[in-house]
Amino acid sequence: MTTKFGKGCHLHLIDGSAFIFRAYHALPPLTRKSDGLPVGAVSGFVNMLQRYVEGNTGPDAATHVAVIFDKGSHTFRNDLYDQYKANREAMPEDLRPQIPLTRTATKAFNIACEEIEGFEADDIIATLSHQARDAGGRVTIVSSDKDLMQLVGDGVEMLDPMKNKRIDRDGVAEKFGVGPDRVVDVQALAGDSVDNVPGAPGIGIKTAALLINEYGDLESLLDRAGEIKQPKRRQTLIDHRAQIELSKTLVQLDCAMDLPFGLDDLEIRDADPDVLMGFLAEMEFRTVTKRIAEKLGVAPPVIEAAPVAEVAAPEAVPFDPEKYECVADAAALDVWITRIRERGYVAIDTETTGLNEMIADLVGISLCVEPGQACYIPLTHKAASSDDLFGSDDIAAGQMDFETCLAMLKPVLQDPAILKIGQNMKYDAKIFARLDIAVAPIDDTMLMSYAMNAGLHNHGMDTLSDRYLAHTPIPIKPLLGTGKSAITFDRVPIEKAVAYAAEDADITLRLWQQFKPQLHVKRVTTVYETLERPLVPVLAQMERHGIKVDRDTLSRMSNAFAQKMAGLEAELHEMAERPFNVQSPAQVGEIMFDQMGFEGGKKTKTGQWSTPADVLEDLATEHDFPARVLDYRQLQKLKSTYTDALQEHINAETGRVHTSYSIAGANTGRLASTDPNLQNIPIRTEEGRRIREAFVAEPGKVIVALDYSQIELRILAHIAGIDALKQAFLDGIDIHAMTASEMFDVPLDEMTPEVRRQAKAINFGVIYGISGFGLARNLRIPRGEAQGFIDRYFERFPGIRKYMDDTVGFAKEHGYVQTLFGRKINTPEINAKGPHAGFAKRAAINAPIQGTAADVIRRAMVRMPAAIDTLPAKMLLQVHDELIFEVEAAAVDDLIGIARDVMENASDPAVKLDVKLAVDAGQGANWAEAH
DNA sequence: ACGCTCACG
DNA sequence: GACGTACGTGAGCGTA
Repeated sequence: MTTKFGKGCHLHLIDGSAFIFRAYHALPPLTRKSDGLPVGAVSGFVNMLQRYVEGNTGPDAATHVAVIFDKGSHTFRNDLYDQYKANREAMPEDLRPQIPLTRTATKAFNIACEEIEGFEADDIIATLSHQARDAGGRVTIVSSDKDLMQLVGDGVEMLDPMKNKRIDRDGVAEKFGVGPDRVVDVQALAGDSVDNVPGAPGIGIKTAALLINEYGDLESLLDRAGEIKQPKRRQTLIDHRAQIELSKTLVQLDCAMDLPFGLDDLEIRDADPDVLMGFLAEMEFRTVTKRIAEKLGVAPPVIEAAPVAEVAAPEAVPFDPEKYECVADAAALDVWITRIRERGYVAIDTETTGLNEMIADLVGISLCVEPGQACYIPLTHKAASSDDLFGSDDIAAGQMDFETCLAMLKPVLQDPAILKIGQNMKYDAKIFARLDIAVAPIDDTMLMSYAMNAGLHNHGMDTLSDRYLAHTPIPIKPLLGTGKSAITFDRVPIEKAVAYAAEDADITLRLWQQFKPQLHVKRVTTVYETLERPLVPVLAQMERHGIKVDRDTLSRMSNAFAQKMAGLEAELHEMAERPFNVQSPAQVGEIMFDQMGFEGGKKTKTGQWSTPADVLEDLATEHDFPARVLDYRQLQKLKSTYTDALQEHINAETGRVHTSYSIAGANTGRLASTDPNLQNIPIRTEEGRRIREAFVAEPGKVIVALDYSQIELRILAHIAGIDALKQAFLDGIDIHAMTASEMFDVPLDEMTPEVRRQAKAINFGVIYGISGFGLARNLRIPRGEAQGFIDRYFERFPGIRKYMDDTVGFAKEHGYVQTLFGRKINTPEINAKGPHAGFAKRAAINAPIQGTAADVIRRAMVRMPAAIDTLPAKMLLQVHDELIFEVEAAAVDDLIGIARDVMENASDPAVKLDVKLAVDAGQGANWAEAH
């Protein structure tokens, strides 16, 4: 039956991984009806195989064929160079389970399916094509991967399955400028950003081909590099010789592997209809099964209209607090752990003594594996006491031992094969981290909702349960009380706690079941998996670390402010000729506009006089009173919000301040910082800026701050495609001065600060969705003049107007806008009538810019811990476009180098920005010096 | 609880 | 033609 492979034979080698990824990205995220298994990529893969089989006729038909796959992520190339393919984004989670199914599919078609641990598919393909060529046969490599082009020639060709185009020697020469035998030389020089092959900096394929053609081959070129005329190019090749040689070994395919099979094993075989139909039926593919059955001339198998799983639809199981179990001993917990291990996932929630996860203690844990079936494990509830209003300090009966419980749960919480599902998992993960338990892997329903529904509503459990489960959760208020008489959760009677706490886990699981498949439908899986979820452990770590704040510095400042304020207050009372509360805008307005008779006062919608800073500033040019009020207000702000309140936030144990970041707070993707907010520490005035002196490094360490320079304007230049802006960033020109020069026809070297200031205001205005009124108010110029500026700006940069119009149009059509990384920000008000409309439009214009910048720094933050792993450095804070680190003095330069690199390249490889990102760095003993 | 004001990017 | 208007946040205070 088998014929010896040789002359007249034609071997087809199919690049299986390329098929899989193309199938995955080409198809919507289908799931198998009966159990929700993701099968979109498998379906696409099967279709491609079938189309291949159907098309395998005529003069180029194969006699032998194999589909070759990659196996394992670590290959001999990683041993040579640990950064090899390090840029690769992680495999999407819904693709992973489909990988083995593509092997099964290949075998079901009765096509040889080959993979070898530690080797890339490319190496196997190289080895097989050499063997086939040496035996005198023809080879067609079905792939469009340029890394395989080195194999072309002597009867070996490639076939791009998308374009159905054959690539021979000429095709390779067209692509690389050299013949197939010199392709690796060109690749070694040009490098490859996709595979992270370094190559020679500044040399691309064009230059590389030029050099190789001139010197013959890479070795001669490197030996004779000194002869190159261009000084920069010459130096690059001399300096990077080792790196270039390494690159060559990385791109050179191994064509002499020992293979545990031979060419003869790859002879084409007909599929066994039973096996193939069986597989297709199991996958529940209806259309393709029917088509293949027709081709094979067999009856298609009956695919049952799926019985909708044992997992009931969310609304099918009513919420019933009676059903929740109280777990009070190891035996009962063991039953739950077994159920969790069977499932592979668990919804979890912790109850604690407070909301501050740096201080709060664990009180109990709830678990849920199936809607309606949840338990609560009380651990440290206090016993009730009849004679004492506040209860006793004795531990209540009917609880399992704290340590025993944690010892049992720890392996589950840390098991990489068990998914832990939570609502706002950062909170629970921090509680567990303090107990030395690293919870992973996780899913977070709050973040899922945020990825899908940002802009529509908030993402708290109450909101989500109401909206998506039509169920109002048991409120916590009646359990804890309010105000002074409020109690902590450990004082809640256990039976009440069970009903409340277990329900939270139940709700979380039901939300997860609903949200998980929706992520695909809404096309935000990647956003969730790369921008939301991975931030949880990163932020948890930063928050737990905190930043050292020097109490004495704050305290001294506070006293100084208090003295000055007392003086100002006396002065103001004298001017008003009566005592009044300077902190009351209503009273200040009364004195100025009623008593003193100042002109130009406006009232707020509540009817009281409005006294914001800009109004007072205008009045201050004529009068002392508003000037003193402004002085007083500034001091009051600094004292109450910063020097006083910050001291309250210094953790007694750590001596540091631990903010909490909300990941799903801001609609645009920005983080928000609370308790305390460390994203609004003063800097704009000298007096306020000194508060940053209180944020200090430990002895021997240094505070380092790195911030993106003009990131939003750079992103605007990219998104709106403004060449003049791009060029200015490329040339490193002062961007506001450039704008001013363009608009007002002033040469750069004659620029005055005043003109530049106006242009700067316009640049920012554009980002915010400019209006003549807003700009006029900001610049304190007549509205007509402001409108003139704007008109002129749009004349000079017509792309900006187009971006604004297009963005609003997109929002009106789709109800959302998007960042470059796919984050969606819903814009439900965009079609509203009336004054709302203006707000919604400007928000829609701003969101993609602000949001893209937020995505960029999120990506940098996700990569940062691994990047600075080897340094004695910690990332402490994020302030929208800035990251703050604490690092041992000796490692400052290393940290700046690495962190800057991560930040500047954060958009790679997902988005290629036309404008480079630039990062400024500062360092010092405290935050004021570092900035 | 809400409005006003003001700190930041 | 009039309406209001820069985008995104959080915190502290006064006032109801």
